[in-house]
Amino acid sequence: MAKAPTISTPDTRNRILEAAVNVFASKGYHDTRVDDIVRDSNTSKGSFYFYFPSKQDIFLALVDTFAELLESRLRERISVESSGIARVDAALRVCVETFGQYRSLAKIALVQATGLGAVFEEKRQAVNQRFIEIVRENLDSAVDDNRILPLDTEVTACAWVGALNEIVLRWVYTGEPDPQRSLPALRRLLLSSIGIPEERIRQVEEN
Amino acid sequence: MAKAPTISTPDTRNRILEAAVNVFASKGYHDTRVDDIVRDSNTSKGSFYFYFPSKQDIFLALVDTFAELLESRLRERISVESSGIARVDAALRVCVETFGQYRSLAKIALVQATGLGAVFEEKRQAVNQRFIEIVRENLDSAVDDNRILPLDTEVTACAWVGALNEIVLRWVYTGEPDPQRSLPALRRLLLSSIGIPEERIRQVEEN
DNA sequence: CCGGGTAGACCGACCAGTCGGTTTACAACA
DNA sequence: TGTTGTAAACCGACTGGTCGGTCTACCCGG
Repeated sequence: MAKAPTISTPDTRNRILEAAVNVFASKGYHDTRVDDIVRDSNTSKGSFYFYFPSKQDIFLALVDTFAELLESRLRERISVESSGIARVDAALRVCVETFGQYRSLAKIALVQATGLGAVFEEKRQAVNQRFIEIVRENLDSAVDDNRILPLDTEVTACAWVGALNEIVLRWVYTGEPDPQRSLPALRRLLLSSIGIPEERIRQVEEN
Repeated sequence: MAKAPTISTPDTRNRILEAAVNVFASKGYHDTRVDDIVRDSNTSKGSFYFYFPSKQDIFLALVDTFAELLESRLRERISVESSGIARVDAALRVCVETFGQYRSLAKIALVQATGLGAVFEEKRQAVNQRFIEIVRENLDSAVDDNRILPLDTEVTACAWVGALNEIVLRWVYTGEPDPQRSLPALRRLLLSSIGIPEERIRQVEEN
């Protein structure tokens, strides 16, 4: 978690959060006992329930934290780029950077938040949708400005997010291949997929 | 489940399997009680444990069943196509067809099998890897034969599977957009992404 | 001495899996 | 055809361990 935005809370709260991230990431939601988090954080069940209403609540909060962080970083960095191609590049870099920085949180948000039943599914679906939306907005505006040929932006956005997801997922599990390493290939793939011509891609590749 | 391939097994066993598919698909693994399956199948706990060693076991068996079915159909249909482009098209069609035919099983394999902790993760990862492998084999051979320009086939295969995954996932949840409908867009996207020129794609689109 | 914070013993709902028993299917024999 | 033996199939009440969450007691700074 590095630096939670909440300030001036007693240290205990942060210790609990940090422990929760680690345990959830390594064992998954259901195999994590509240007592595990308590033990790892050197606190007590009393403290846990003083700061957080429930196990489910702290879990969802972590997912939210990560999604918000990633989304705000994305929007921020995308907005300063003028060309669509540069935006794709910037977005990929933000993702790689953020996932790398918060690998455990990423695992929670991408993996552990799946397949947990109704309440969680809804959240997960919503989060994913937000990112698909970001991609779609940008694709739509590119189409509108005739910067790319018309295409099904909904399907494309979905596919892009899915592709990135899978790459990050494999890395989260196996540690290989490093997203940093796959970034060029992925960038080329995504740009090609919407018909960006070879020579423009080369331009980007030479930064 | 439509028609399970197993013949001559007592009816009870199939009723349990069918109920398990439905309940797991709608409630997820952890929120499914063995008693739910028993009730839906009009059998008894005794019968359940007569046919299946455990709840976990029947779940993993379902995932396996689906993965094997899809894989065999894929290999079969791919092998009869000679051109790489036709293979991509055939593979996508098989996926759409199979996912459509076994929507509940698909949901179990793609969604419910995620985020359930170590045992399940391993399985899920392995299954996914098998499909990435299929894609990669085909991409590799295309590169070897100079049918496409050299590229990072590992990343590409991952991205393709991820993209398809996401599209199917959305459909499984929301029912929209129908994969049948997204198929053309996805086909175009995937082919473009590895540099297949516009006119060749058009050819495929006219069947 | 008040109240925010911490501690950890305890409670009780929940549910996978068990177990002793019943029913059914059918073969073997008279 | 009736009887009996037996094994597979089936049934569902019950149990035992497991946690999420609660509760009471305590500690300590202001």
